[in-house]
This record gives sequence, C-alpha cells and structure tokens, in this order.
Amino acid sequence: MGTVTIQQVAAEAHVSPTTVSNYLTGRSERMQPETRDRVRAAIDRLGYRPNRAARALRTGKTHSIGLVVPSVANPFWGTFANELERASIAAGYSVLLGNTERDAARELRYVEDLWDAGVRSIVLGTSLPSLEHLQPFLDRGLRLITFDRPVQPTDPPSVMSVSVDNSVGGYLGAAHLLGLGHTRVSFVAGAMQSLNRTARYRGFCSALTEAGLDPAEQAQWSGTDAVPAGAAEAAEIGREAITAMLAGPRPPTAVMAINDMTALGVCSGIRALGLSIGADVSVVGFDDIVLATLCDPPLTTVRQPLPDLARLALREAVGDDDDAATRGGSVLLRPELVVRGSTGPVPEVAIGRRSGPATRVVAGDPRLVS
Amino acid sequence: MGTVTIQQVAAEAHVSPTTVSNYLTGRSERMQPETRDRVRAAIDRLGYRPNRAARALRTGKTHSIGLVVPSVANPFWGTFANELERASIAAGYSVLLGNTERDAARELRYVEDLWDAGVRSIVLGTSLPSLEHLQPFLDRGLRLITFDRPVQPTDPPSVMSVSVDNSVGGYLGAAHLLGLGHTRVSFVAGAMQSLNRTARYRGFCSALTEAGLDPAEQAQWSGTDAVPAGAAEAAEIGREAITAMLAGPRPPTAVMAINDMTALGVCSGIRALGLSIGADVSVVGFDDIVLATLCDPPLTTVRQPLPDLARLALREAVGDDDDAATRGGSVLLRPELVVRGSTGPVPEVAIGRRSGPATRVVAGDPRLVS
DNA sequence: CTTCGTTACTGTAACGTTGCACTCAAACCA
DNA sequence: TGGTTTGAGTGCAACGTTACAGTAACGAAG
Repeated sequence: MGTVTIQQVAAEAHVSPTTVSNYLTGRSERMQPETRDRVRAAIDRLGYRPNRAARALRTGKTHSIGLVVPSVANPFWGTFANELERASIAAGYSVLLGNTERDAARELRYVEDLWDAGVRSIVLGTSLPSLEHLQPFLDRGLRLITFDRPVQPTDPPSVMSVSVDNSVGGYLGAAHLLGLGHTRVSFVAGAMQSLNRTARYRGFCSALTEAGLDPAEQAQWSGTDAVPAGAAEAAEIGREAITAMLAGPRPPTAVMAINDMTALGVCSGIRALGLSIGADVSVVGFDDIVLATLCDPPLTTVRQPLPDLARLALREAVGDDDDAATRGGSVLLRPELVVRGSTGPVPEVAIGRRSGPATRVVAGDPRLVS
Repeated sequence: MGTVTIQQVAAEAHVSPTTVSNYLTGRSERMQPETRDRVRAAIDRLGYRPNRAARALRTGKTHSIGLVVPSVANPFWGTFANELERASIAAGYSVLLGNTERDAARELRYVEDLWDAGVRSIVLGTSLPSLEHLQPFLDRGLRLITFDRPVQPTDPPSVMSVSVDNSVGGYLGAAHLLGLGHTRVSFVAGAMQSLNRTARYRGFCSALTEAGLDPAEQAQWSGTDAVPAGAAEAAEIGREAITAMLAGPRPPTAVMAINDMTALGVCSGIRALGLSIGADVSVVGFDDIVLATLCDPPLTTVRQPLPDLARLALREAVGDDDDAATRGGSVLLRPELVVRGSTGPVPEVAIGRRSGPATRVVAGDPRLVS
C-alpha cells in the first residue's frame, strides 16, 4: 500500500529508524542540525505520517480522551462537548464521544469500550449517584473526571470533579428573586435524586433563610422519579410543575428551575395559563444555554462558564500526574447570574386572586411538596 | 502490568494463540465445541480484553468512524451526533468527534487526524462548497459521507451524500404558506453561498410559481457573506433580515427561513417590532430542532428525519463495499412539514399600513434583494 | 596512556494481534 | 488399499513503532 513507514524515512535520510523516531518524539535537541534537516526533508518528501496504532501499541498511550455525557442533543451537553473538544484539539488530543441517555449499563459499556480503545482519561458527565460500577477501571488506573456532578462521600478517592459551585448558583438565583421583592419563591427540579439538585437547592434555601423566609413553607416541585433523559422531557417537567403549583393553594410569584430546559418548560406552562413571564411570574434558570437568549422573554439564568470548565476538565484529564494536585478533589468555579427579561418585580396583585388558572387545577398532586 | 494477553489465554486454555484469535474473530464455527468452551472459560477466568491497538496495527482497520460537524453546540448537529452515535454503538463502532466551526483548515486538520487514527470512514457535516482539500485522502481510500450537503457536480465521484430532499422541503414550506393565503412570502437564508440554500430556495420558488406568483418579486434576504458559525449568529441573521424586510417597501406577511435557528431569530425580530407571530407574520423554519416546540408560539417547520438520516449515513460508512450501491451517489429522504403555531392565515390588514415598524426602518440596506 | 564522560547515533527486541502456510489425523471415495 | 479431501488446530512472521542497551568517536581528566 501507499503507507510510508519510519524505515522508509530512515533509508531516505540515511539514518536509523530510531533516529527518526527520536526526531518525531521531540528529542531533536540532541541531534546534529544537519541530521535533523535530513530527517525533516525525508519526511516531507515521502509524506510520512506516523501510524498511531503502532504508537499506541508500543507506548500503551493514546492521544484520545473519552467524553461520556447524557446526550449531546441537549444544548448544554452539546456546548460542553464543543468546548472540551476545542480545548482537546489545541492540546493535541482527540475526543471519543458517548451518549448514555443516563443509563448506567450504557455508561459502563462506554467506559469498557473506551478503555479497550486505549483511553485512560474519561470526562464523565452522567450524574449517576454511584460510581461503583466503574471501580474495576479505576483500580486499573483510569483517570476519571466527573463534570457537573458533585463529589459524593462514597466516591472512590481517585475521582476528580470539575463543576460550577452549585450552592452559590442556587443562592444567586434566589437572592435575585428576593431582591425583586418576591416572597413566594418555588424551586423546580427534575427529580429528587438528581445530584445537582441538592447543592443548588441548598444555596436556594440559604438565601431564603437569610431573607427571613422559611424554605419549608415554599412550594417545591420534586418531579417524577425518573431522571429526565432528553431535553424535551426536562422541559415537560417544568411545564407540569408550574401548572400544578399555580393551581395550588399558595401559587408562587417566582420560580427557580434546576436548569434552563426546565425553566423553559416553566415559561411555556405560564404562557399556557395566559399569564405573563416576568410580570406575573418570574423565572430563573440555570446553565445559560443558547436558547436562554433566544426565547421570549430571554431567560434570567445562572451561567455556567463552560469554556473555563472544559479547559479545567481537560487539564485534569491530560495533565502530568504530579501537576494534577486536585487528584481526588473537586474544582468548583463560581457561576454568574445573568439577568434578562424573565424576572421582574413582584406583581401588585397576587396571582391566586386572579381568575383562570384555578380552573385548570390538578389538585392534591402527591408530587407537590409542602 | 495487569494486561492479559491472548497468549496467556492460550496457555490457560491449552491451545495456541491462533485458536484463541480464531474464536475471537468469529471463526468459532469450525471448532470443536469442547475447545470453544475451554477458550471461553479461560477468557472469562482471566478477564481478557482484546487490545485494539494491536488489532488495528495488524489488520489496518479500526472500529471507529469520524464525525465532523460545524459545532455540536448547535442543537441540530448535537441531535444528529447523538443519533449517529447511538446507531454506531449498536453496530459496534465508536464515534470520533470533530467541530470545525465551518473552518476549512480545521476540517482538513480533523480529516488528517482521523486518518492517522486509522479512521477510514468519515461523516462530514460541514457544508463547504468544495471538497478539493480532501482529495488526497479520497485517493488513499477514505470513505466520505457528506451529510446535509447537496452533492456538487465538481465533487470527487467517490463521495457519498445523505441528506433530506431540500427542494421538497422548500416546496412544502412555501406551499403551506400559500395555502394559508399569503402572497407576500419571503425567503431568509444565512448566506448566499450556503449550499443548502440553493435547493431549499428552488423548492420554495417552484411552489410560488405554481401558485402563479413571481418569485423574483418577493423579498429575499441573502444574509451576510460569512456563513454563520454558531447558533446565535444564525438567529441574529434572522432578526436582522426581518427587521429590514418589514421596514421595506413591500413587507412580507410570511417568511420561510433556511433553518430553525434563523426562524427563531425572525420570530424574535417580529416580537421586537410589537407584531404577533402567526397572526401578523407567519414563520416557517427548517430542521425541527428541540427548540421549535419550546418557543412561543411553537414553530411550524420542515422536519428532517434525523434518526433515519443517521442510520443511513452509518450504513454508508460501515457497509460492505459491494452493498454500498450508492457509492458516489446521494440518498435523499423526504422531509415532513410540521404545522405548529407560528403560521396562520394571511392578516386582513396588511402590515405595511400599520404603524410602528416603519419608524425603525433601516432603509436601503444593500443586502435586501429585489 | 588509560579511564571516564559525553555526544550522537544504531541495533535489537519487543508491544499484542492475526493472516497464511502448514501439519496431522480421520474420513471419504473408487 | 492407496490416494485425496476435510476438519481442527498450530507456528511463524509480520504490522510500525519506540525503549533500551549498546557503540564509536572524541575530548578531558587523572
């Protein structure tokens, strides 16, 4: 075939294959300039490209990192994938992609696959509660960086975590709403066991408490038991939640959602009831996905600095062992509140007294907590 | 190290490495059941996993396909990536991801990289007009499947294409608007040289002509010269376009956009002028991305059957040489019109006579054609 | 004048797999 | 019975690279 090997280059340059290899792997400093030129010229002349499979076989290393996310169809993960991939390429790595749809079996399958493909660093976006199933690979030396998933006390100690400070994010969102005068502020999450929910809700609560409100008295929607797989499902949960809440005994004037997709669902539900977003009900999201600026009104949200997060995740994934000081620890970046049109001052007339929504009540829904 | 090799399995099963290899590569039919069981047992006992680098080196084949798209941050491409990846996994392939940001140099870099990694099939989503720069790889046997990019007469003959029938899509969108009684129907595209634009616009025009309208008399927005890189830019173009058109001498009552992001931008522009989408101005998009259902009103659009397209692209990418009858040809799937809230009957009072928009005119914009 | 160290390279042996040619029985056919 | 075919498995030699040990040349130190 037309494949040019290192031997052919060596012959062309009148040196040994080892010398060519040395040149290629960066040890060109300890070479006569004249030899180096001969090698370079030979490579150019023959159009030589190193064979990565041979390299990987010999060295046991790949220049690939794995990225395992719920689904790149979700703009949040798509954007993160994009940023991580961009950073990787700049660092000379390629990205192998896997979508788990939040299925533990698929996640395991991907990790196995990636391991077999020689990948030894995986950025994992699936926030499953336990990492037990990956223990065998961690034992064999897999470098695992969880993204957007708070570290659990039971996690294996070698696992690294890169994410935004969710607690701060929750606080920022709630504080913004409280600052606008709202006192009936609800929190809407996809599922009880969503790992991000905990920290975000904690921050949310602490802002409420600081303002003299009792979080336990605020309506809170815990969603269905299933973690929403797709973007559409996440939105649907928001729609359900707000519909039930506004029909409840103590309808909120402001809502903080676990993420932007759910927030958009909330908005859609508000509109369906004939109410105005930002005027009648304020909505805060989380993530700041592209859609947040495109919807009407644009969404006030807590922005995750995805480019920075991606860079950090990559550093942990490909950094030197000693340079990775955070081995087993977490990096938390500070999120930023982006105020747009979906939030506004508390309405003069409480919604509960208005007509309309009450007729569409789904009363006593068990998922509507407190 | 803890790596188990085929020799160790062979020793454990008291057979030769070749026999184990035969078992692994599916030639287990011509083996004594008893031997087969011994091999299987040995593999299980030792937890053997084949080394892919060695395999790739020996056979020259990888079980990876490349996916090169503008950006998975764009929901359209994210969804396609997701579908392709899902289909690939089911077929035993992994996906290597590259985001080009529509930059020819980056595209080339990815193809080089992927080739070096042993990838011999690439699904290419970047719609650059020319594929010349990839010719060297095509000569060496690269299997290239372009997606969402109509075949150009000058394309190398071995390139395959999978996409939706854009002409039919343009026709469906226009026909829907004409059916609603609209007679001032504009077409908004991101850029003149967008390859999709041609076919979609052709279909659009043929529907107009059939209805007795002269396409040349309809306003048409050709966008800036640069192809929009990100999702946000695509939306911005829509916003600009509609703002200028509605301020023009013959404001449209209906708009068909080159894709959903641009359509959403159009919607946003319409709202900014205080007009109502679907009532004052009807909008049709193209693609049917997730956002199309989530925005307000939900977007009428021409749906691309992404799961089917992904399956087809994969088949071309991994199929047998002889089974790939479409080598060098195109597969065009029929798109489907999805009618939602953004389109409605032509308004009684033409917009031009109403107040408001005229005050915000950006008159005589050179990009506003005819 | 030996010994040592340094520089600049070379030779060899893997890395783990599979294709191919081969062997050795047993079964088959005339 | 002799020759051929078939079945089941083996042995060897790569695939293209790099780690490691080695060497030759040469100057400096003892």
